[in-house]
Amino acid sequence: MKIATWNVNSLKVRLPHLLDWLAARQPDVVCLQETKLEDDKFPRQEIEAAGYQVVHSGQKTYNGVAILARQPIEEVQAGIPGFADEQKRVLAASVGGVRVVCVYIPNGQSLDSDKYQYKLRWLDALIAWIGEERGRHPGLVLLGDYNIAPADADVHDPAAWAGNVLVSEAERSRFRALEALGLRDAFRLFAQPEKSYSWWDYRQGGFRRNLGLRIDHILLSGPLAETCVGCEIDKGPRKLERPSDHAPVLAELG
DNA sequence: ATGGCGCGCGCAGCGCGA
Repeated sequence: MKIATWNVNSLKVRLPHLLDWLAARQPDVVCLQETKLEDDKFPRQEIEAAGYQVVHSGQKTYNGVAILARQPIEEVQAGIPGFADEQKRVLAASVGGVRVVCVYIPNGQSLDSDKYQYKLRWLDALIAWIGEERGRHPGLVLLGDYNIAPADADVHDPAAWAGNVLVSEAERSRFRALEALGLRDAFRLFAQPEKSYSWWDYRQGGFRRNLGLRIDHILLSGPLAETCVGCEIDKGPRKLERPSDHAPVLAELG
């Protein structure tokens, strides 16, 4: 099973890129973030014509998550149970015996923002829920836009980013709390190129100069990590005209 | 020091992302 995550930054704009990418890479499961669409605006026909079933939890302008799969999508859950949240950031479903949890973790804006406190509360609720979900589903994958660079190796200029959101100790300790549940960062199961990132700012030629962050992740439960044979960031779509600022991340499970 | 790009909304220019 090939499973992927991609923050598309508006599915309306990025649909041609997505369809080309599905045809080229043939993933079995794809999690999308920032679709920025109401459910009734989701391009269901185009995705189904590409050979995928789809579930979506979206809203206008902001957020929005989707799961695409070539196999049946079952036991769909939107949002974190018991955590009231107007923002459409979570979608979970079972595909081929694997529990897939698609997340768009809040950005946080800045350390002194209310949005940062929301991000930390949100992460605490996610950690508690995944702790339970992992017990129910031995084969679990938690993937999406985490808006956390777990280590300085995931940051192009750690000194410049110090004191910023995405790299703060409070965020990183919560990432480690997810790992402490037994989840493994699929990308770090393998040797990787230096300076591997999944997001680059649109401004200042960020991609051309590789001024990026690795903030999109695929975390695998123990049994799935044991079957994982590869994980990569696909920079191809980031090179196209009008790209998303994020690149897709792919993991291959055996 | 600030904003620099791209998106949605909506028709000007602002809020937001990371």
